Amino acid sequence: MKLQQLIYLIAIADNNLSITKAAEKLFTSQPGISKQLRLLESELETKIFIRNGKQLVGVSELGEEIINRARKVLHEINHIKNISNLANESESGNFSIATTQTQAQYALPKVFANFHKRYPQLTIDLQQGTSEQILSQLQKQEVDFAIASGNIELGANIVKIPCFQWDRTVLFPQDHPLGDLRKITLEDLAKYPIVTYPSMGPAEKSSLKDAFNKVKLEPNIVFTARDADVIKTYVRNGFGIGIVASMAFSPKQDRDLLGYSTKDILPRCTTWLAFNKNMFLKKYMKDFINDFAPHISKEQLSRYLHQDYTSSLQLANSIEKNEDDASLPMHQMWHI
Amino acid sequence: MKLQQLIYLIAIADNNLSITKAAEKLFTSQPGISKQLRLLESELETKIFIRNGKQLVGVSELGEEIINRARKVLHEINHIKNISNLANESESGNFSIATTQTQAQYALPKVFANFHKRYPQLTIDLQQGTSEQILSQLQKQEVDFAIASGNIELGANIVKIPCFQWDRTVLFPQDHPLGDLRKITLEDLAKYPIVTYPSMGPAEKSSLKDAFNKVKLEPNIVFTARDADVIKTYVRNGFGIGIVASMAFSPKQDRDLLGYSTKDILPRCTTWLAFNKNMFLKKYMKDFINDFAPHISKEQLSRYLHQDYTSSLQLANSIEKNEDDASLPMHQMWHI
DNA sequence: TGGGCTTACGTGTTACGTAACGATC
DNA sequence: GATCGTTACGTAACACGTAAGCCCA
Repeated sequence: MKLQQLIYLIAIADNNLSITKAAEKLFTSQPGISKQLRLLESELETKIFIRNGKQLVGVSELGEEIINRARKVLHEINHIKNISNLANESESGNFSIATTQTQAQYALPKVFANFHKRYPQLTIDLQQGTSEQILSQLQKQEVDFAIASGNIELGANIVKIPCFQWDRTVLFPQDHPLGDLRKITLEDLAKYPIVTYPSMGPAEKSSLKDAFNKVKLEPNIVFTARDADVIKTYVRNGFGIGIVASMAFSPKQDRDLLGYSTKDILPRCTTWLAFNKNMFLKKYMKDFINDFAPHISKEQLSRYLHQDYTSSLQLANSIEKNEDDASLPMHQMWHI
Repeated sequence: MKLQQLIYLIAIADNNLSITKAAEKLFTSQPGISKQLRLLESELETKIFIRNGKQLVGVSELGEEIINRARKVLHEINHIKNISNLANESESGNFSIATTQTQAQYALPKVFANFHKRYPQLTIDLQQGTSEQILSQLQKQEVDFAIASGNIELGANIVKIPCFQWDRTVLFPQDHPLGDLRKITLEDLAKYPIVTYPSMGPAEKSSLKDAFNKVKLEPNIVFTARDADVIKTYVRNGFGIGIVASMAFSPKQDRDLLGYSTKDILPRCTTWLAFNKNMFLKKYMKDFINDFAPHISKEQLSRYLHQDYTSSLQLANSIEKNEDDASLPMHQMWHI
C-alpha cells in the first residue's frame, strides 16, 4: 500500500467517484489513478467502489470504512509535514552563535540590528571564545552557528561558508617613527615589537607569521590578546605596534593612534560562518545568513547544504585554496 | 514521504535507535534504512534523531512528535489492511449460488456437506434456473457463483473455471428393445423418441444435437425438462428414451430403468463454476472452490483470477477448445 | 458519437542489495 | 579492531505519461 494510492482514493471519493476529475485535480494522468486504484483494491482484496461496467457508481460498505481510515492517515501525514514546517518557521526560541571578540564587537552589531527587528521573539545568545573554543562548542552542538576567521580546519561534518574579507591595520601612537613613512613594509614592521591576536593553537596556522617567514623575517610578537581594544590599550602604553582587524580601528574614535592598512603587505583574512552539517536550518537561520553574507544566494546556500560527495570535495578544495575568496566582498566599515 | 520510511522510522525507534537492528528485524539491508531515514529527515527538513557523529543517540523534540504521529499512521494502515482481511475471512453472511437442477441435486450435496460443517454460520442460498437465467443473475451480480454445464458464452467480465466432466446416460424401461443390444450407437438412439434437457437458448449450442448432426442424423427430441427426475418419470411413462447426466442415474434407486453410458458415442460435458471478475473471493469462496474442484491448485486459481490480457486470451482459447478438459477429473458418483 | 475507464508501452525514477569505506569506542 | 553508519553502484521494479482500445449512454 502506498500513500499515493490513498491520496488518489480520497480524490476519487471527493470528486463524485470520477477518476477523470480526480486526475485533473491532482494534475496527473487519468490512467495512472485508474491503475493505482486497481492495485490498491487488488492488494486489499476488496472492491472499494461499486462498478457499473467500468464506471464507478458507488462506494461499497468496506470502501466507506477504508476511505474514512485513509482520510485519517492523510490527516496525520499532513500533520507530520506541518510539525516540521512550523518548527522551521518558528520565530521564537534560542539562537546561539559562538564567535570571536572582533566579530562580536565590530562585524555583528550591524547585522543584529536588522535581524532583531525581524525576529523580536528570538533570544540571541552570543558566546565569545577563542577559535578553539568556538570549534569545540560547534562540534558539541552547544551552539547553532560559529563565526570566526582564520584557516582553522573544521572537519567533514561542518559546513563552512566564507562570508567576507578584511585586511589588517597596523596601529601605533601618533609619535611613533613609523608615522614618518609613506609606505610601510614587512621589514619596517619586523623592526618593532608587535602586539596582536594570538595564533590560535595547533589547529590553526598563523597567516601573519607565514607572511613574515616567506620573506625570511621573524616578527617580534611581544604580546597577544583576543580583544582588539585590549591590543589598542597596550599599543597606547608603548608595548609595541598593534596589528588588528581593520574594522576594529576607527580613526575618529582612536584619535591618539595612527593606522596603516596592510592590504598590500599582508594577506587578506576571510571571516566564515560554520554550522553542523546535520542541522537543518530554520527560516531565521537562513535569514541571518542572508543578512550576514548577502552575496550568498539561496542557490549557493543550498549547494553548501546538499552537497553530495564529489561536490563536497570540490567545495572543500576551493575553500582550502581560497578560490572563492577572490569574489568575496570586503567588510563594510561600520561603527556604532 | 513514503509509508516505508515511516515503518523504518518506527523500527529504529523501537530498536534502541539502532539502524542495524531495525534492518535485521525488517529483513532488509542496513544501508537502505539509513538512506530512507535521511531522505525522510531531508524532506521534513528536520532532524528526527540526535546524532553523536553518525551514531543515533537520542530523539529530538520534534522527532518524538513525528514518531508518535507515524505510529498512528501505521496503526490506521494496519487497520485498513485488517478491514479487508477480516471481511475476506468472515464466516457468516450470505453465499449465493445459481445452478441447474442436476448440479444442485446430484453434484452439490456432497460438497455442501463438508462446506457447511466448516462454515455453519454461512447462509447458503441456492438458486435454480436455466443456464440463461443463471448467466443473467451472475451478470447482474445477484449471485456470487454460477455452476452449470454447456458451452454457453459468458463474456469477458466473468471468470469461468472448469471443474469436472461427466458423461450422459441413456435411460429406458427394462422391457425396451435397446436393452437387447450389447452396444448402443447413435443410429440406435435416433430410432426412438428422446426425452432430455432442453438445449438452452440461442447463446448455447447443444452438444447432443451436434453429435447427431455430425453423422447426418437428426435426434427425435419429443420432450425436454430441466429436471432429471422429471425426465425419468416421462421415460417410465413411455414417452421415449431418456438422456440425462450419468450422475442423475442410480441403478440401485432407479431399478425399473436400464442405463447405458454414452461415453463412447456422445461427447463429455464439462461443469464449470463462474463468477464476476471484479468480485474478490472471500476465504469461504476459495474453500468452496477447493471443495468443488479439488484439482484446481491455489496457483491455478490465482492464474484464473489475475490473468493479464495475453494469458486471459490463452485461457479463453484453451477453455473454448476444451484443451483443459482432457485433464479434468470425471465426476465421482455419489448419492445420498 | 463522446465521455469515461482500461490496456499497452516507453521512460525516467527510485528502492534496495552488495561491497567498500569511514568513524567511533 | 570491532561495530555501526555512510557512500557507491548496479539492477530490478515501479510510477506515470502518451496513445490506443473498449464500452456504455
